[in-house]
Amino acid sequence: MTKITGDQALVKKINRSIILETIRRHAPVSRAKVSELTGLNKATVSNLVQELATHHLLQEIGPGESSGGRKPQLLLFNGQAGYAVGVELRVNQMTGVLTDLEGNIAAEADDSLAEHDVESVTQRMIAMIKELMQQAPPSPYGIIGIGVGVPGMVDGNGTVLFAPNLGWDMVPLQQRLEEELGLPVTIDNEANAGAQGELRFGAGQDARHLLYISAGSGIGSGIIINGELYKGARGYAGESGHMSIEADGKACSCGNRGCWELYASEKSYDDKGDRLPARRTSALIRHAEEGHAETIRHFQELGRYLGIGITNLVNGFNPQSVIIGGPLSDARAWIGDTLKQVVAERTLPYHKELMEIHFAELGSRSTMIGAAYSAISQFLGPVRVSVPAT
Amino acid sequence: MTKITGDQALVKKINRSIILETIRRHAPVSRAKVSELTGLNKATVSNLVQELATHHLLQEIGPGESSGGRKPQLLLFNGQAGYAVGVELRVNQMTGVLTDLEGNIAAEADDSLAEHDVESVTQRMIAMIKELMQQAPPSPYGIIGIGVGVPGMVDGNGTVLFAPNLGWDMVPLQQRLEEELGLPVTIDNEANAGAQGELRFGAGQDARHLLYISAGSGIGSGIIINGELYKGARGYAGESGHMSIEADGKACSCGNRGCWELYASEKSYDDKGDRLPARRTSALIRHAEEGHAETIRHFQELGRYLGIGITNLVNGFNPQSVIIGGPLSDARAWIGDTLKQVVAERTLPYHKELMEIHFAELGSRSTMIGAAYSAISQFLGPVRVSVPAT
DNA sequence: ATTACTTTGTTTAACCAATAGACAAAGTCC
DNA sequence: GGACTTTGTCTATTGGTTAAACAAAGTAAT
Repeated sequence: MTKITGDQALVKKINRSIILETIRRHAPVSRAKVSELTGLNKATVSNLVQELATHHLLQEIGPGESSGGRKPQLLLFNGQAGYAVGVELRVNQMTGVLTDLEGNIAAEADDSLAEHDVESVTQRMIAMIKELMQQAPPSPYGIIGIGVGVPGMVDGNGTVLFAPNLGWDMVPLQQRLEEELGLPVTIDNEANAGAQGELRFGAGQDARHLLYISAGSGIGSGIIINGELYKGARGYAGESGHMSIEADGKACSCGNRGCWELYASEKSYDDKGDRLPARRTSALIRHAEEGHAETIRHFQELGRYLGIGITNLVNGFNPQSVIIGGPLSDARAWIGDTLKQVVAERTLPYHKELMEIHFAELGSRSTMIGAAYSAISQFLGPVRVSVPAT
Repeated sequence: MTKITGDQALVKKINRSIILETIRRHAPVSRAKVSELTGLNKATVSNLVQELATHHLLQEIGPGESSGGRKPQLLLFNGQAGYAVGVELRVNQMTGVLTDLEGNIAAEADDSLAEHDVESVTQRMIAMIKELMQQAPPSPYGIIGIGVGVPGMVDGNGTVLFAPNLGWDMVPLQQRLEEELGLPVTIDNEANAGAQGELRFGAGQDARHLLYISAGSGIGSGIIINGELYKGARGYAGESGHMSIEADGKACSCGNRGCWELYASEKSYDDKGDRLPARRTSALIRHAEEGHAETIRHFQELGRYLGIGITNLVNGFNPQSVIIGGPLSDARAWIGDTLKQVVAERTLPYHKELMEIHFAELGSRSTMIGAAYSAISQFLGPVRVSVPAT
């Protein structure tokens, strides 16, 4: 825990952050308007804007319409002041993006993975990152950092503690990548990264409290509280896939019984033996589109179980909105209705009114973009101040 | 949302809060030590200490032991600068305490409730509060506020939205009490208040992320994140009792099925028909003490279900510690072992290492004291600043 | 065109909290 | 008694925000 006290540097940091954020959200906007929106003095805004502009984080794009007086000089956040790389590591595949500071994708790359040994995966990841870095347009800051989303639990030092699907155990990925690349690296759980992606650039931009459910080969969740990712005491909050929804149900490899993800993720395909015509979600979606009854029935059942688990989380968390991402969100047409109906039926009355359920807006890119945002966030250095009641 | 910007007043507020908190935690302590602990300059500490002392919030209690130089002047938080009233409203009973600013109990009161109509309960509550207020010793600030914990959902304005066991619906309790008493009033869910009580004055004083489970006629939970109560988007987070642990289990009055509290609260007694010798926890504990086999077996089963639900919450939240309170915590001798064993078996491997399960230290007073703390907290005006990574 | 009024953004002087460092006070230890 | 430590205060400085004056650049009506 950093020892943090109040001094003028902190004040400046806070105000700079407020101004940058205000301009990002209301762009294009004048200094006068920023002053009005934030409550900061005009002089303060002018000073900090100038400072931010000399650091290339803001741009003046010329005069706007007059409202009966001098024309305003409009300001824009300079999203192209630097670029970040975001990588998502999956079981069979690795995908990456190069984004600007506003999450716009400038380049993409992917690579299939046959083997999962730490060394070869790390090598290929480094190669992919370098490839993406080379595609960055010239900019004042260049590559400002790298974010990686992995399917497993990650501690505060960016060490992958446990990634069952990769067979990884205690892999100091952040340290390794930082040594090789000489840039700041952040490692996050895949669902946590996805939550950040949707929060900042996707379906959750207005939410302070958000729940992101990543449904795929398992289920993970990313919890956003007060606009910030909640990681828990040791960094591994969000393992909601191992919430038991059948107290004495099927045994799970985790040691628990009746885990949610046994019923509401791709793991549910295993129980159906040969009754399902395929084992991969993409293939099953095609069968569903062709009207295969058993497949459609299975998706509905899966949607029902998803709804049961989401209900549990909603009753506990009272989030503003729930966003469903991950590979299974591609089957939204087949699971969405049942899911929403189950949540509506089972959730406590008061939640119904003001809670929204969405599917991921960034689609399969939520995690990559969210991972990139972790790097951006570190670079821009957000500051949050809360004064609970006055 | 308050428009908050950085200025010198904020800086001062932050530092004053830091100093007060430091002295509260390390008392008795010298100015020099506070400076060292907080990183603030000695002069800053001296100035703010003087200001706080003239406001009667600090006291100098004379010199301490020298460590090879001038003797330190030891400082104490003046817990008797004011008093707060905390009330817990239960189904059959209403209890209240008068506490000083450190949560020490100065007076207690209770009243049994036969009827639950809003008017008579409110009247009796006001009478009890006034009675407690009169017992407050003379102090610089007198009664600084009143906190109430209720068995139901509460919104941000202190309106009781829904309290099934009281038959209450949309009762603007805070408004009513403030009008009658002319003092700041905070209304909280019973579990939320309990969580705050244990966090500040009980078993959770070192935790930043804490989960409080209140098990009684139902199950509620209070979630502490980053040292602050998390209330959710609309103020009713923590309804974990209605987490389904049997997807197609018993129907619950809430509309859901297989709700945790049907299996792990006093509601579980109803299923046992005549096999249990009593219907009240206090009576059952006596029977268990006398060796009644069926009762003991039931408590074990209840403990097992408690463990199953706690496992779910722990996997999702990754709290530092879990505290179990409410009437059922009196049966800790009969449910504790099973509970802890179930959690150890079913929780994800990494949680086991660093998570603690405790029973409430304040016993049946957690909620009252926590409610009082809500008032104290408002009075002292805590400020939290976070700078996520530098 | 001229004048009055608006709006935007900058400049100036004042303010104020934290700070470093000097210093005074009060102690220890040899 | 002298050298050294520790505690707490005092003083001058720093560096941020701010209010208010001001300059710049526009509109609108006469």
